Amino acid sequence: MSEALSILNEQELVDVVAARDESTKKTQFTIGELAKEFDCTLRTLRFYEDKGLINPKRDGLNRVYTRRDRARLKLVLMGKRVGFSLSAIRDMLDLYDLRDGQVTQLRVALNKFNEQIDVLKVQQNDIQQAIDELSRTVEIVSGMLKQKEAEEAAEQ
Amino acid sequence: MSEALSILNEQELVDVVAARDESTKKTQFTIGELAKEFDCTLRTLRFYEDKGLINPKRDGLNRVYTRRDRARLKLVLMGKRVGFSLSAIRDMLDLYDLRDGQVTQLRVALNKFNEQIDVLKVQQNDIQQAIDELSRTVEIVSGMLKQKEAEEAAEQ
DNA sequence: CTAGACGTTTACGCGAACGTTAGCTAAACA
DNA sequence: TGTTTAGCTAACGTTCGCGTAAACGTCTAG
Repeated sequence: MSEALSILNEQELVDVVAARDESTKKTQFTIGELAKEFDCTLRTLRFYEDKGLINPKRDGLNRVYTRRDRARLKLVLMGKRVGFSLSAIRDMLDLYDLRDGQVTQLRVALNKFNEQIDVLKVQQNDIQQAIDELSRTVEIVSGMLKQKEAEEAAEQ
Repeated sequence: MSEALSILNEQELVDVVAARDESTKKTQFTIGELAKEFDCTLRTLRFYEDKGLINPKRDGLNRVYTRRDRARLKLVLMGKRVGFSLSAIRDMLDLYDLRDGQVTQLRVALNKFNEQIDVLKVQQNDIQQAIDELSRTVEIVSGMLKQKEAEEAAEQ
């Protein structure tokens, strides 16, 4: 019945953010490959694994990353760029893995995104106030400086 | 000779930023009074002392803060607001204490202020990019959501 | 045979800015 | 007499996102 639809439904959040990346046909990645591709260190990738953000399989001891791991990593990095903490990102990924109702997941994600936008706007405000306060101070100090320089010149 | 002038010169950076505060005629303050006035904890004031930002005298064991300490505290808090680290603030205060040529000090301070303004502007940019990226994602996810909701409605 | 590339684990360090007990005075009020 | 109130020192704990060894395994090229 809705088989075709459910296949279409397989467009997931990962694909959205990761922009359905077809830049490579590879299905397996080593830790070094991913580190190079996404410009992070091996330590970082291991750390993310330790924090439960990614779950590469093993070939013996060596980590083997699937396309899915790669997509998740992309999400993690995008999350970092927009100011989410790693634990917040993990929460979202975990939720995402529940796969109950996709719709619910999307709603939750949407809420978090909008909340984060608000957080960022508050930060922008704070920074703007800091800039304003600093600018005022610069004005005053500049004035003092000119006066002092004039005084010094007069003394000579 | 320039006695009168040097007295006028006693307008210091502390006074500039602290806006030559005459809100009280008191000359002595306890740690609790300052904590209440500036809305910080005792621990914070002791911590700042430990870091060399303030140097209250002692009456026995108890700390006694002068108007100068109070002004410095005000500088510290303003420095924090505008994004300076405590160590950067301490450097400026130390420099200020050197009292060699006031003019040099003012120039240095002015430079640091302007540099910090630049830093803040960069941060604003970063945040704006994060907001943009998030907003784009919100758009996409919203679209997905609408489509999914439509599909769900159609299945019923 | 050996050097180099690539990988592994365990685990301490850091930097910023305090929070948080814990245990002790000393004055002041009832 | 007891109990708030205000203060003290000393020192460990916290959060974040990794950096940085240390010490070791494994495979390939020359």
